[in-house]
Amino acid sequence: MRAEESSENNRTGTVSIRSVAERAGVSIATVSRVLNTPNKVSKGTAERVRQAIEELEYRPNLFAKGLLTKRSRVIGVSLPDIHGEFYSELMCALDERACELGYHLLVSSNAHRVESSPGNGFALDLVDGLIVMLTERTGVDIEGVSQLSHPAVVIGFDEPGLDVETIVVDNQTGARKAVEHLLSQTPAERCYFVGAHRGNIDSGERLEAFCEVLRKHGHEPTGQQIARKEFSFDWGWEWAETMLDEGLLENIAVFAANDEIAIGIANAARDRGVEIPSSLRIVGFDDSQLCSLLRPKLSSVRMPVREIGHAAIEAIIRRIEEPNSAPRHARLATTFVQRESSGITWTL
Amino acid sequence: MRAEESSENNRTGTVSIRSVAERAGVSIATVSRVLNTPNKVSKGTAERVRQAIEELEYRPNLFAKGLLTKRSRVIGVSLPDIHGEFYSELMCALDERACELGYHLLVSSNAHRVESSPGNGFALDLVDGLIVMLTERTGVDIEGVSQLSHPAVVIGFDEPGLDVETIVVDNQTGARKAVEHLLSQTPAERCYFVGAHRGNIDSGERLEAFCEVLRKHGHEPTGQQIARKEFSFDWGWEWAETMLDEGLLENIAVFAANDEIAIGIANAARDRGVEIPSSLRIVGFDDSQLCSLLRPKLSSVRMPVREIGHAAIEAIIRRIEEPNSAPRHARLATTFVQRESSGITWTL
DNA sequence: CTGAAAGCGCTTACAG
DNA sequence: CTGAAAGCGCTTACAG
Repeated sequence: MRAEESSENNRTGTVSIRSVAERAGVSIATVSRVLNTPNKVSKGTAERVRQAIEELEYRPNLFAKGLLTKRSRVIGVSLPDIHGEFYSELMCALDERACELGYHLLVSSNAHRVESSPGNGFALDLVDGLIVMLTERTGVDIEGVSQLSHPAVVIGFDEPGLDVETIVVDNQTGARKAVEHLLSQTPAERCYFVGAHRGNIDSGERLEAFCEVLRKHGHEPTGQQIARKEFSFDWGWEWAETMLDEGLLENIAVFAANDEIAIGIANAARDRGVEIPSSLRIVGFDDSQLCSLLRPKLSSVRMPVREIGHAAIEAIIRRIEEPNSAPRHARLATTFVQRESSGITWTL
Repeated sequence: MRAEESSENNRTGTVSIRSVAERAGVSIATVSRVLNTPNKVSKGTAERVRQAIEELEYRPNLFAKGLLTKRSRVIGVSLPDIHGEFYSELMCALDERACELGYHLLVSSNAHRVESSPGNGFALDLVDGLIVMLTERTGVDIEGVSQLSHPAVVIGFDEPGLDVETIVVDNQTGARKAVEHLLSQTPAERCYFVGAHRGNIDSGERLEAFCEVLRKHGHEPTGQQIARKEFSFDWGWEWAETMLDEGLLENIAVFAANDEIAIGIANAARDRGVEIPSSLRIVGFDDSQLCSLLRPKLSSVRMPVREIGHAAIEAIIRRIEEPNSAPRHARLATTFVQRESSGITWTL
């Protein structure tokens, strides 16, 4: 225990706040203040401390800090999937805004399912709040989220008395515009909806809009006009093949519940010589980058993906900082984007 | 201070290990053991503790735990970008394996650039290790990574004496196969390379392979045969438009440095009546899902994206658990996948 | 197998 | 403006 023995390396071998304090000749409280409330420290002292921090390359231990402040500046993001155009863009938007506001993202494709993986729920307690995207109306998930001990924001699901902040998209207005557009040139009985499975919220709302517009035009949609399976290229292809085999993929219009389904249908049609849009008119959903890559370019309904991502980050940070404020409920618009795949007049 | 006063809620209002200990009538050390080293606790005690944990819905505070163990089971992932087919698939693969092994992912599109955002570096100290993907040969980044205090794995860059675990792809073998294929039916002087900017590592290696094969066939590639800008649909389109304006986009073969560039070129060609593959033969790179969506289907070079992601997770966990083991250097193969866009014989 | 005690590295009233 | 001290919620030798 010699007096000049420096403790720059304590017994764990890391540079701690104590090392900095010793080198700067102050108490650890002062070092902490320089970092957290610099205006409470005199300029001279602060300068010496900063220099010591720099020389020692000191970085505060975030576990110790989090233990006291209960904050990590990390936001948990739970998505049903990470794949595909939509989620990829959503992740970008989330990351962008989070980064701007000094937060980091902890991502998981199914973190809210407690039973799924061994380490699950493990890191969840490290986050300041949770953004959860829901696509199924199982009802189970949403309850789990609202009973979470953390601040939370739900994307994709809303319900009247829900005590959770929510962000949803108005599928119906965009979808109605798209179907009206198809009906303007194709008789209602020749219009088809190809969507995801029954439980999917978005697909369901898009289907509702489809049926509603057909009814408004005096036609009750038949079961044959509605096909549901999944949001995939393969499903679009499969559906189109079946229709082709039955000789039905001509002089019709299709409203697909997303762009991938639409492209599957379009490719099957082209491979079998059905012309788009003269014989098959088609509209997708999401307005992903794929739309402009397809030939002819795909008409679609624009999802405000970036807006959703930005709004979600802003919402969760608000809830983290004001946990007792009343949860808000945002609804973002969708808009029909007409391109070539539905454009040309269909003639009887 | 009444004896029966329960401290299920301590002054912070949370259920702590102390609450559990009191309810189960044991010490906090025993509660900790039940959670971490259950075999050191008698069955009966353990059962009582578990019941108390369940009744109180106790969840250990991960900040306190991390302060002691220095582990969070969180892996940091730093990518140059999150967008696009490649990164989307990579993220999936990373998340999948991490989840299987009980880890979570902290994602950031530029976390290793210290100067970029305010909260940067903030959460980095919460992770057990870092996976960094590099695409530029600036040399700056790689040094930063190797001097990191955390275990790290680098994707996309390797160098002889590097003291960091690395995972790279063998661009050259797949690229050579692709170019050989083009040369088998198109004269070397009519072959073109369209890639990303000079600094990009992958684009550079693919270009090298292109030049090498042309030379092997007795032709020194001219500056005109090589165009470089960025990995984008728009750049492909722009290049093709210029070639079209000069009347050069006929009877040629193009090796594009990724699928998006290839599709941009293909679309421009089609819109201006150039037939693929009879007049323009084209090969992309990455073998993304887009290849099969395009008509004609796009030939490409397969990147082992899932393998990269899985290998990266396994590597970083190995480094976390055995920090002193020698860093390994993996190199994964690429393979040429022939499809329609390069298939038909070109005739003079 | 169990408990008392020390301590991880910080923040924050509380005095001065 | 500054420091001594208490304490955040855990884990882990150390005794017993």
